[in-house]
Amino acid sequence: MSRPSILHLLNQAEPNTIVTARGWVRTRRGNKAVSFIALNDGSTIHNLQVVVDYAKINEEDIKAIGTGACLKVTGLLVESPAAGQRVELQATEIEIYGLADETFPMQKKGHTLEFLREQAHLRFRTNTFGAVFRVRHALAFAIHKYYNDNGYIYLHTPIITGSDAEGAGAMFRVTTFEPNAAPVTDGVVDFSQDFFGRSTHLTVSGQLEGELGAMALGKVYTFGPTFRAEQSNTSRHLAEFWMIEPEVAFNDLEDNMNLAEDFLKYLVNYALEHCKDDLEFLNKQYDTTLIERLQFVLANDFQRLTYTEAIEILKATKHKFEFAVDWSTDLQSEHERYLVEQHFGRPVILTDYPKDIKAFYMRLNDDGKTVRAMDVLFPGIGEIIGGSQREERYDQLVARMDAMGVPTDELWWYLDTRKFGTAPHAGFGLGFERLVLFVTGMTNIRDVIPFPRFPQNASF
RNA sequence: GCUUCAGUAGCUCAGUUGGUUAGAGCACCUGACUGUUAAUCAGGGGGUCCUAGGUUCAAGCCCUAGCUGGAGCGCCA
Repeated sequence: MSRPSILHLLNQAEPNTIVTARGWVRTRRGNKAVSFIALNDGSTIHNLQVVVDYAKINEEDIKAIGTGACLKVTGLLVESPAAGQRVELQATEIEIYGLADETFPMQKKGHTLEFLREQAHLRFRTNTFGAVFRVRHALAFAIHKYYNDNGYIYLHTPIITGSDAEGAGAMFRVTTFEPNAAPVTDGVVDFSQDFFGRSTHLTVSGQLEGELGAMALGKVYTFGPTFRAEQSNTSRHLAEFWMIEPEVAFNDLEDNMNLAEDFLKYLVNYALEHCKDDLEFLNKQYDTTLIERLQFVLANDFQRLTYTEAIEILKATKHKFEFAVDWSTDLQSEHERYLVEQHFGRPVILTDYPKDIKAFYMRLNDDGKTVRAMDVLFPGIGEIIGGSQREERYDQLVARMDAMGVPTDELWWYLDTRKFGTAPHAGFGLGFERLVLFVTGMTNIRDVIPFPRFPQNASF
């Protein structure tokens, strides 16, 4: 049975027809003769105005309806005589699915995002979170559409991983042992008796497995949950987040940058085209420069430069930094922000970092000092993408692993791709929530994922 | 983990130099209004001033510790 959404009723349905709408009450107001109910079903940021004439419906029957109640309303859809909406629904029958009393936490006015975070189970019912999660959905869909339309294969890499040396941060252990009853051999927990017969963890990246796929399927991407057990307590980090990782055979760093820029612009454009109402709401409510900023990103090339060139710019500026600028150390947030927000005033792609501050799998440049790494830096977000051309040469890769203490025996399967038909290839990781942050203009990453996981918190 | 700011009604906040019975708006209840747009207007009920300890004749306000939350930093996506 087809059930018209409020989005459909507001924008497309023919006036002067009998329709039924279902949704949750945002407000009810009125006088002795008539009540106006703003009804929302999540299909759009806009509400359907239901008009209740007490000549047709007994006032006593709807007296208990307040913000938060869920209703089924049948009536005549008419052109609205008042400003504010194209059509409205003149109710002839109201069925109450569920009332909400005055303890319902989502009120008509003034909630802080911090309060709503503590009410994550109900915050979907606010305009803000409705908008944010519709945009999040649209972006997730657009990611699959982009790669599908460009001939990529969606590869499902494992969430539980046997390797604990992926080089991307602290990991959560996966075990079926009870904390105080793990079998111990020679004073050490014996994971050979555990579920998988070995030590296992939640993945911190699908990249290494993605490379295996790319070395046969050509163009692949992953899009899935990722876990980091870092004590990161910031508005840009989560312990559980979603990451998109394309990996492409025969791509070099230049191709990788082109892909990253084209991909990000496609996603921003998709949101502007498909989430207009929600973005306009966020633009009005939180950040009046949001839409302008999104359009600016579409209209301008990302600034590309090497790490070494960036260091020179930072050393030459009169701008005072808290931390010293020094070749061979990673840039501080304040340095990245200066480059993106002040010096260039646009997204920046930094490349060719010193090898010692980057991961083992990045391809060594001919200078022997830098690697083919790239970071895409966005205003207000910082690093939104991290990627590289991968080291495809077996001997160089093993040498880097040895130098950095990465166990070659454990990653034998990874090294096999370099032994058998190796090829140049490149890829990157895009933090999905950081993308959603940028597109929605939200400022805390905990507000763009339905149920955020972060240190000391796994509520809901 | 480090630095810093905050915690007062269900929610958003005010509360002066430490001084009588802690205030407002929204929400809720009652009433007014025949078309409202987070409606408006009048009235009413509603408080563990985060917790514990301390200073003082007197603490929402000052001090100490803890708890919770925000922002910034590091790690990164």
